[in-house]
Amino acid sequence: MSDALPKTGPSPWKKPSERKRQREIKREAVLSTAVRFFNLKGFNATSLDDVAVALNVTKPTIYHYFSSKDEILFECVERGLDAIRDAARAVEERGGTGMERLKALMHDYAICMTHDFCTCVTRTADHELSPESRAEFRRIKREIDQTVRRVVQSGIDDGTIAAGDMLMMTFTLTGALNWVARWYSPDGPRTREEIANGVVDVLVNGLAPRPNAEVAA
Amino acid sequence: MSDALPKTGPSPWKKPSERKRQREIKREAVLSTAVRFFNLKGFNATSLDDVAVALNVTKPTIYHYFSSKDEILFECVERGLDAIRDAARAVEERGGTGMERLKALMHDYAICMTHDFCTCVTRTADHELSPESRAEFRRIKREIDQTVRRVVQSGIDDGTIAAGDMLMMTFTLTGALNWVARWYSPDGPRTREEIANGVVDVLVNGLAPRPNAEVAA
DNA sequence: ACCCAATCTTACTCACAAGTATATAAGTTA
DNA sequence: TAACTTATATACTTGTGAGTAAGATTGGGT
Repeated sequence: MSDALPKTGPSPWKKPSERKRQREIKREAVLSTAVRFFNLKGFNATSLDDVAVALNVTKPTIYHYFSSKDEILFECVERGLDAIRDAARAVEERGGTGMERLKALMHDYAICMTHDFCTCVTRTADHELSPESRAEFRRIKREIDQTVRRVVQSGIDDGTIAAGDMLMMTFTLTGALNWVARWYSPDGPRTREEIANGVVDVLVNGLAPRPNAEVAA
Repeated sequence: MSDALPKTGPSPWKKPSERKRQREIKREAVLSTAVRFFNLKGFNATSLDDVAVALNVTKPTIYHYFSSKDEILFECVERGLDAIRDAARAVEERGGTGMERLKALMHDYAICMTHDFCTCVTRTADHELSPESRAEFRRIKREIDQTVRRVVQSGIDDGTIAAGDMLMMTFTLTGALNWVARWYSPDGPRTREEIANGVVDVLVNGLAPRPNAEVAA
């Protein structure tokens, strides 16, 4: 503010912090390109040459940002799992009945599944990861699973969710949600929002007709 | 019956038909071994040497029974899809309300998903197949999908299934069922039958409590 | 006695993809 | 200006796995 020169335009010389940011941007570009290939062709069938060419660089450049192909895959699934975990955690904070919170959780989970990193999670089997990555992978998945269970339990406790076999409920529910990643297409006739609401509706109300009650909104 | 000699034991010389059968048995052994590797390690990560060693033979022996690795994969998913399609077709034949038939369909579908060839179907993305195989793969999947829709529609028509968005209903339903392949384990605490009934129950009744009606059995 | 077909082996080829060694250009710091 | 760092390229090594060529064995058919 005090004696700064008037700006005449951006300097071609970047600050160190800016250089660091450039590096981060490029790193992210590798991940978002790689994950699209992984989802399209599978991890094993994707070569880093594919990714490099798509980014207009050569393979050694990628190794300048990542130490191995495994590291790239792991960072992809990590981003996907983090998104789901964050959504699940956020729901636990908020108020409302158990059913309200479960609906919010399922909705946000479904939205996540329409994005590349989460799609990658559903397509990645743990044997594809290194032992250390695999442990972390399972840890986060377990954390998500437990959050879902706590929310379902809170709904059973306050009477807004039907009591039943916890394992069958959560696996059926997460199965239907995970599968969204398999059939959602941005070119399809439905928006993410419509899909999320649609899946939640089926899972909440089931396929049987409800004779009278229209059930809590 | 007329002047057959009394049997003294099986002859070491096999009839031509028996030799053909031996070949079929060996062919099936390759498939069932291969599919277990595919499910365990993924198609690309499985080498035919792995499969050969597990069968106590060498790789060229496998090529004596199959012309390529792709052919092996295709026959695996074909067996899986055929099982589901047959289950779906059988349900269309039988009587009962739409809901009764849909429940039977979901039940049998879930049972299928606990077997290796169907597990392979859910783990196989169509880009892994050759163009011709892929066309067949999609054709059978479409046929199954249409059978499911017809059954759901018949239930909506006779009032035993709640009207709703057909696409959301069928995708949510098949998603939950397909995911069974991902978490079922023969070593787990639940039998196939328990799992099939459990998933059907959640999908039919949903997670919301049903104030009064206990719904058609 | 000889041949033929099926089955299976040993020993290979070939292509591809992960990862590396090394060079170079540009900017940064002393 | 010399030395260092960052970002990139070219050209390589290496391992692996699909698929093949050629031969051995076996047993049934003529």
